Amino acid sequence: MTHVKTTREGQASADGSATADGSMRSERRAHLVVLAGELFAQRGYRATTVREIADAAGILSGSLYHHFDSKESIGDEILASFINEVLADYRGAVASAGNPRAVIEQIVRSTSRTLARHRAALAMLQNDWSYFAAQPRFAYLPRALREIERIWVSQLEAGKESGLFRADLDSKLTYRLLRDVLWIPEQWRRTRGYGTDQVVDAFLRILFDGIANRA
Amino acid sequence: MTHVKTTREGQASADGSATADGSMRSERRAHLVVLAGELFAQRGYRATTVREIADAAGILSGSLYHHFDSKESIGDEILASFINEVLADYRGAVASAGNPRAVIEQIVRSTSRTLARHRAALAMLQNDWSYFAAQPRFAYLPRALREIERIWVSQLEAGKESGLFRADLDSKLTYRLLRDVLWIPEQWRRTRGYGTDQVVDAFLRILFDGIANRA
Amino acid sequence: MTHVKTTREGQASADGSATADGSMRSERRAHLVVLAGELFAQRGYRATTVREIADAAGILSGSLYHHFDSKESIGDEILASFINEVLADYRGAVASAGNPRAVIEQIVRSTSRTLARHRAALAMLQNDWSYFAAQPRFAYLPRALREIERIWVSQLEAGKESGLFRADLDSKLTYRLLRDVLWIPEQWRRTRGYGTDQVVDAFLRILFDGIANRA
Amino acid sequence: MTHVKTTREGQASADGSATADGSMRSERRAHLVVLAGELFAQRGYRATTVREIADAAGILSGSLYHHFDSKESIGDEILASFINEVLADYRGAVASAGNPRAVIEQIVRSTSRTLARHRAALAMLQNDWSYFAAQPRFAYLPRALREIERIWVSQLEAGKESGLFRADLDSKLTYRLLRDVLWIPEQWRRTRGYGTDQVVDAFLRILFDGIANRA
DNA sequence: TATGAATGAGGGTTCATTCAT
DNA sequence: CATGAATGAACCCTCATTCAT
Repeated sequence: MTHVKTTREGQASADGSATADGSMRSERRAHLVVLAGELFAQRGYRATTVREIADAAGILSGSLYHHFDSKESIGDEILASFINEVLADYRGAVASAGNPRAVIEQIVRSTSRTLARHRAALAMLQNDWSYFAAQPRFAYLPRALREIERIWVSQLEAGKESGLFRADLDSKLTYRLLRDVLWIPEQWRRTRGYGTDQVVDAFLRILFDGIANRA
Repeated sequence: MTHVKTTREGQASADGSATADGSMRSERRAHLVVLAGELFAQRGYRATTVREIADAAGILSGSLYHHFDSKESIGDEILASFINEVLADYRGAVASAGNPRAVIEQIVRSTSRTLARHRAALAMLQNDWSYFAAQPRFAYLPRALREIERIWVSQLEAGKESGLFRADLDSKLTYRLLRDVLWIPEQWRRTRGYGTDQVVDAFLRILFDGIANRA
Repeated sequence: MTHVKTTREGQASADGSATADGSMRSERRAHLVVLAGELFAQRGYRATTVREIADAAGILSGSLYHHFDSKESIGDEILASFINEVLADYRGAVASAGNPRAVIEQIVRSTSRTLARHRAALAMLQNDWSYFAAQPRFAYLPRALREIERIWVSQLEAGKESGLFRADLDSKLTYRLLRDVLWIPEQWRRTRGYGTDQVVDAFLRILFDGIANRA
Repeated sequence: MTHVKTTREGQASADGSATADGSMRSERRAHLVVLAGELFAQRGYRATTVREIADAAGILSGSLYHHFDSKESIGDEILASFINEVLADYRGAVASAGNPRAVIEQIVRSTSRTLARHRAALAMLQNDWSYFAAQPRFAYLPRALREIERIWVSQLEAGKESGLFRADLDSKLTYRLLRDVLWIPEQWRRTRGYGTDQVVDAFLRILFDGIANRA
């Protein structure tokens, strides 16, 4: 057993910098993570078997366990590093001052670059969100999503107060509508507290008129 | 084998009216479909076992096979009736004349009601799209998606030509951006042919200014 | 899945009467438990594979899971019913009044009969005690052992106070020395050529009077 | 392969003096045996993985194979040296003349000291006796046990003939009842709060005189 | 219609061991 | 002497499905 394994239990690796310090991690291992990520993205995390990953690497399935504690560990490694970068994007945008419109623009621009670098993670979350969200080990994912929502809502609110955005904007709903476009589309059904008509009207309003205030 | 089973092979049941002739189908069977749908929506289609469905119905898993050929049949029944209604919504909106803006508005309004009646199907598609999309039996799903895209794009194009929508709108991209909000979020990566910057710019433009032409 | 499975989680089945009410349990299942018990006794619990159990039953290993949640469940069923009977023996002996010598004699006689009926459980505990003792699911085993120790020690103490037993006896230490003879040690069944009663009598004789000839 | 490996095949090392010629054996190797023994004692031989041993030594599991042929070799080394000392104790006691009572007393006293020096071996035999007993490589263990039984039985018989022990004693049965107390049973070390001498004295007292008060 | 028992393929994982470097 | 990577067999378990009763 190599000493580079991710921890099997304990606080999710998302709390630390999962790969930032990973300079020493073997290239073999890194290669395996990339391979696995590609398969996860193509077929989904659950639908991908460790045997398929091993096959892609040209080894036997058991040999994967020389590098990783479990299939979950591989997923965790991919997801945690992704979510940490995204969170950094958001925090960076907020910290860099600027008015809400500038902050939102920076968020969108920086995360879009991060997303491009983490295609596998994004695909995994889209395909198997409900699975990850339910698992204790991946509790940091819903947690991160909540922080992201907080940031969006506070920026939208600030924009409304400063007159940059339309005063009739429903910040929370607007975020919900937008998130999925950028992101992991949580179910409509979870958009509790809004009637269907409300959702539709808000969508059409944004779709046709946008959120910017018309001077 | 009972005579009410769905066909296991052959053209997907989506091509006919899945439930239109279902007057003879036992209520028991219909109840089982609803039960299964709820579980599929909660846990995802693949993650739900036939045992869980049987448990929820208070019978043994083997007994389900008196009503259905397979787990796939149940999924098919749920998905096909949903997609057929949605397709009907789209076709109806197009047929009802009106300008592109009116058509789009009607599409959004009518499908939103259909979606509300088919929560389970929607959740299934969100969670397990990649699975269904890859299976021959569910080939009608990507097919339906393609028709829906054609309708959106043609309406957006018509709107541009008539001056209702902004002339600089990228119809295909606009559809892709919108679809996920309404719908099944296909992966960004599949939006090939667009550079990241293009996507981001388009998103921001729509987000801030909307798609409506400023008079 | 049949509804007779033992619970996978929760308080150990030892707390209830594991088999006392088991009149409804299928004979097939009961037969499988016996088969498994024999293998566990011969080779040890850990050393016995579910495949071996299934082979012995003439079915495939997966089929065992129609009857049991897990290998642990089978072990639990065997062990819990055993330990409950032993505990009942001890409590019965204590409740039946009598002086400490009579109580100890009754304990030895009644448990020796119980042990004879639960050869498999005894062998399992002998071979894999350290394993069971460490597992949460089998926490009731150390718990039972502690109760048994309390009973022995209190009877030995009472015997000393009443002058029945030697005043210089260290009760706790004496129990420790005896326990293994009655109990965790090698199988009685291997002491071929002796009837149970003979063994019990010999044991009681040595316990009370020692091996030295009284001059 | 280093030249210090134990032989993998052939007559068990128990037949020779396992460590008598070990002067040249590296201290590293000896240290590894001790480490392994501790783990074997704690978790059982089978339950301990070579990885755990290597981890405890601060090396990788593969590196262990520079010192030992196999996991079995380590076990053999520990067990053989133990059993040889015990056998020496028994033979010494018999050779030192004395009446049967003296011989038995000496056996108990000397083996109890040997046992104290070989905690790991004792624990291993307790936990995994059935495993070792079944393996050809460890055939010397049952063989040793048979010699030990012969000695006990002959001493008990001699004691009966000479009038030292009760004439109604069943020697073979008595040995079986006693063996586990001295031997395969739970660890003496768990009998905390008692010194070895105390335990030995108590045992001899009960063995010879029983627990009943002599009126 | 339902039960109860079984199938069979495949799932993730473990572990003693090997070997080139 | 040690590493790091891999083997290969076995392990416990899951699950859609079948079928005699």
